[in-house]
Amino acid sequence: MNAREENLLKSISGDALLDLTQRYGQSALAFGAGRGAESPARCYPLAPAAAAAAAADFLSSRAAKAGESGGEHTSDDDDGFELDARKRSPAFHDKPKEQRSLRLSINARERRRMHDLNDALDGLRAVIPYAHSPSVRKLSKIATLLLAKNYILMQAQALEEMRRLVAYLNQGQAVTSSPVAPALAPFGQAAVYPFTGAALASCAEKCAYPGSPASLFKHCGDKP
DNA sequence: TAGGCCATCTGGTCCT
DNA sequence: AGGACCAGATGGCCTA
Repeated sequence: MNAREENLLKSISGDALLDLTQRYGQSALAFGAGRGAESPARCYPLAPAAAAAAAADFLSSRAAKAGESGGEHTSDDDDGFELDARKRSPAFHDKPKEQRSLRLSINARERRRMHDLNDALDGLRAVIPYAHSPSVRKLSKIATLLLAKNYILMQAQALEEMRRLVAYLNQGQAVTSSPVAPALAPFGQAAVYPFTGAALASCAEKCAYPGSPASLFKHCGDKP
């Protein structure tokens, strides 16, 4: 585990940290980071309705914001306000006024796009388990994404294990209600109830695909 | 002071 | 054509 991961772990709240470390050991955070942009949904189909609701939330808030600012135009590009003129290219002032105003408009649009992205990341930070307190530094963007990914994978596995448990209990009920049923093996025996702690890893193996951005791997010890 | 993180600018590409 | 998306460059701020 590198220093960055240690810092990240420090910022994670007790229960979540316990869960991460107990379930997946020291490489819990690295686990998700060590793979590329695989699609967990293929292995862990989560509630599509919830995902759709979240997306709808985002789109409606975005539409509302567009409405507030009068749609496309904001004060930034209306008057050519320069947020960071230090970063203007030297050629900027050589261009005709029409091109300059077009450039400013594009800049403003890009700025809004990035703000939307940051808003979405804030929303993500708000729902993943780590210490939300003024004394704790906000999760970085990459840490937010990696932690969120691991959190989703853990939730999916918990759901799967819950399903197995329910199936097991239902099976037990059916068997014990029969007068000629053989005695059930004790709960937890692999032959009867194969809890699959390694299932997550194997799923990630199946889901992973080559060509992952190298930037993701610098945050974990599980380099390709 | 170096390194990490971030916001912004910019030009290119893709899509509608 | 215009907008969305992307990646590289740049400069500022903060922390170890």
